Amino acid sequence: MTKSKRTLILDAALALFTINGFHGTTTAAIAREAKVATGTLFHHFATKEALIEALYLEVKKEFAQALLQKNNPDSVFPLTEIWVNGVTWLVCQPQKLAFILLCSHSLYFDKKIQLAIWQEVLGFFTQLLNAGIKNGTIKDLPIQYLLTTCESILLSTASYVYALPAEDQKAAINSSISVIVDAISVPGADIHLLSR
Amino acid sequence: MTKSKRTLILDAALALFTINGFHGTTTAAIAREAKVATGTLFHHFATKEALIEALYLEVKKEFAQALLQKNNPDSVFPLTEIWVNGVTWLVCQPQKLAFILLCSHSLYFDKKIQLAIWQEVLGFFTQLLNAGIKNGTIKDLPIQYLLTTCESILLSTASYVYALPAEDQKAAINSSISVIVDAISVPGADIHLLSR
DNA sequence: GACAAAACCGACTAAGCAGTCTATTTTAAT
DNA sequence: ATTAAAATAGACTGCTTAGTCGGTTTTGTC
Repeated sequence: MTKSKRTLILDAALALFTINGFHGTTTAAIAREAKVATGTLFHHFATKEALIEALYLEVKKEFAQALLQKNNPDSVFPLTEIWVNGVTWLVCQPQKLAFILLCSHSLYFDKKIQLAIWQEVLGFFTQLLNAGIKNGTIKDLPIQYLLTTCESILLSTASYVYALPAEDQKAAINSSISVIVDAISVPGADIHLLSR
Repeated sequence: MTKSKRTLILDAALALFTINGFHGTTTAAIAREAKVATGTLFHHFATKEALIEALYLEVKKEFAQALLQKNNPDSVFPLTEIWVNGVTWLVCQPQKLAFILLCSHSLYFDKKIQLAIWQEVLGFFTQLLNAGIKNGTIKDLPIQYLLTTCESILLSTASYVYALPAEDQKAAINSSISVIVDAISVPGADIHLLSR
C-alpha cells in the first residue's frame, strides 16, 4: 500500500519544520518536498495553521501511545517503565522530538489543543503520583508541578541522549532514571511501593 | 534621564515578541509600540534578526548577572543560592522568562551566540558540579547532562511559580529546592559539603 | 461504461512585510 | 555661530507567501 498524499504532506512538513521552524517553512516548500501541488496541500488542509495543528495532534497521539505502551508485563514500577518508554521513543524519533520541542514554547498555538489520548496519559500519571503521595513515596508537591517537572526533564533528557553516540545511549537512559526518581520521590522511601 | 530610543525599541520588541512570537511581530509593530519610526528602528538595528540577537544578548546578560549575584555573604551552599536567585529573578521578570523560553527552541538562531558572561556562569557552575562529584555529593553524571537538567528544571519551575498567586510563590520556590537538589545529588550525602 | 464526487494540479493574486531612501531635526565640537 | 555627524521620520518598494480558482485526472458506484 502506497502512502496517501496527506501523509506525504505531513511527513514533508515534519521534516521541514524541524529544520527551518514554522516561519522558515513555506507551504510551497512543503508541497515541493512532498512532491505534490500547492492546490493539493490546501485541499487536505484549509490553512497552514490547520496543517500544523493536524501534525501536532498526530505526533502527540503517537507519543501518548508510546508512553502508555506496556512492554514488560511484570514491571512493578510503572513510573520507570513510562520514563524509559518516553525517552526511548523520542530518541528513536528525533524529528518528532524536535517538533515537540518546537511546539512547546512556540506561541503558534494560542489555544491549548485538547486531545483525548493525552488527557488519558495525564490522568494515568496523575493517579500514579497521587497514590505515591498518599503512601509516602512521592513528595507532597502540587500535581501540576510534578507533571511539568517530569515533562521538562523528559524532553531535556531525550535531547541529551539523542546527541550521544548510539552505543552510549542505553546507559545514559538508565542513569537518567535516578534523576527523575530522586527529583520527585521522598528520599529514603521504598520506591517500589509505587506500583499499581 | 530619559530612555534612549534604542532602549524603547528593545522594550517594545520584548513585550511584543513574548505575546506574538518572532514571526507574529512585525518591525512596523515594534516601531509603533516604541513610538518611533521604522527608519529609526533600522538605524539602530541593521535587520530584524540583529534586533532579536541584541535583545537576546541583553536578556541573557541580565540573567547571568542575576544568577551570580551574591546576596547572602555567609551562604554555605552556593547551589541553593544560585537556584533561588534564578527562579526569583525569572518570576519577577516574566517577560524575560517568556522570551528565554521562546528562544530556547526557536530555530531562529542557527548559530549559537557566545556571550562572555554566560560562559562565566557555565564555568562557575561546572566547577561547582565537578567539586561535588569529586567529594561524592553530586551524582557522577556527564557535566553537560547535569547542566541541561538544571537549566530545564529551572525554567519549568519559574514558569510554574509565576502562575501561582503572589502569596504562594515564596513557599513554592523553597519547595522546588529539594527537587533540583535531589535530582542531581547523591542520595544521603551531606549536601552542605558542596561549598567553596 | 456512464456518471458523479473526490483528489489533484499549478499558474495566479492580493496582502503583508522587511528593509530603503530622501529629507529633516538634534547633538556636539570648535 | 558654523558645521558635520548622528539620530529620526515616514512614505515607498520589491519581494515573498498563503491561499484561490478553473480545469484535469482518478476513483468508486450503479
